[in-house]
Amino acid sequence: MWRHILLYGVLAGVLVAVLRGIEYRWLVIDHSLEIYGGLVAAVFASVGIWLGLKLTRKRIEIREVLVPAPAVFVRDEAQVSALGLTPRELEILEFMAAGLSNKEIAEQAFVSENTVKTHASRVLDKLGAARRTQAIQRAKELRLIA
Amino acid sequence: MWRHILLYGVLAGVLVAVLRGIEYRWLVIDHSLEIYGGLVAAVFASVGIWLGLKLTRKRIEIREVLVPAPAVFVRDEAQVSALGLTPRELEILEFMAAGLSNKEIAEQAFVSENTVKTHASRVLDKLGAARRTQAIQRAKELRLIA
DNA sequence: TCGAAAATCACCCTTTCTGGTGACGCGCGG
DNA sequence: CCGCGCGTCACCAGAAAGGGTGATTTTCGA
Repeated sequence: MWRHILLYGVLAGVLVAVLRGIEYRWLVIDHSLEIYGGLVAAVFASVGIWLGLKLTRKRIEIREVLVPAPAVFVRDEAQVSALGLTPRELEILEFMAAGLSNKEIAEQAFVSENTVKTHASRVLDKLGAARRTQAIQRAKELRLIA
Repeated sequence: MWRHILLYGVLAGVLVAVLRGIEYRWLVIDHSLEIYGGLVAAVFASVGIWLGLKLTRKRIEIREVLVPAPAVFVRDEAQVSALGLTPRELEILEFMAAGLSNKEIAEQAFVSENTVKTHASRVLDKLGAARRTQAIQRAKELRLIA
């Protein structure tokens, strides 16, 4: 805003100078008053229009419309670190949410079923869940999994 | 647009008339040229600004932003009838998805745990799931539950 | 390179879940 | 009135899941 005011001031000064020049020419060369007034009017009208445009250029109205978007899933890393969940545990959590049994997860993750159990137990513990269904529900609430 | 041009023309005419009046006054009362020019400048600058604002007033940019809307859940009744799921079974399915154990569901639904087991078994059977986690995953895919 | 965190695996015991079978009552339409 | 779908309940055996403890290896940053 101040930049605009300053700019306007400078412009006013310049135009006064121009005015003087025009006045001088008017005095020397015998031009009519109408031409002088017309010139001034034209110049200031242009400046005014330009200023008006300048002032309103940034006033675009951003209307945010709620559209059912696919909503790309973004994991809440803050929650992940807050709960102290390791990458492997998150992986096992996703497998659990996919409806796989410990044995199936073991096959998919290339580890033993006992290892999966260990990870699963830690996940349940960290999520404060007593059952894997509850863990899944919580994980989705906390945006840990899709 | 044509209205603006017309308006501008009319205004120009009016202002020329005003100009004439000012000129007359200038001739009668001995005012300086600077005041005359300043007045004209001020008037036309104002008009210009007003015009600029007028021209850009309608130029609001409507930017539709895709925002993840809450997306109200609507159960796929077609799927429900296709799978032959009864209201009670859907109810138990929702409890399962909430992470409750059979015992807890029994308390919530005011029935015995055995009854919950029966319902749960039928739900698993109808959804072609081997585990309740899988049933929940399928149910969400098929839009049976939120 | 040293140590902590992470990942891996095993064993035992309890709880929960699943599958199968059978049974009873209730309401509704043929 | 009888059958059928639905909801209810029970029992049992086996599978899966969960809790606890302990241990080894890997990884990675100070």
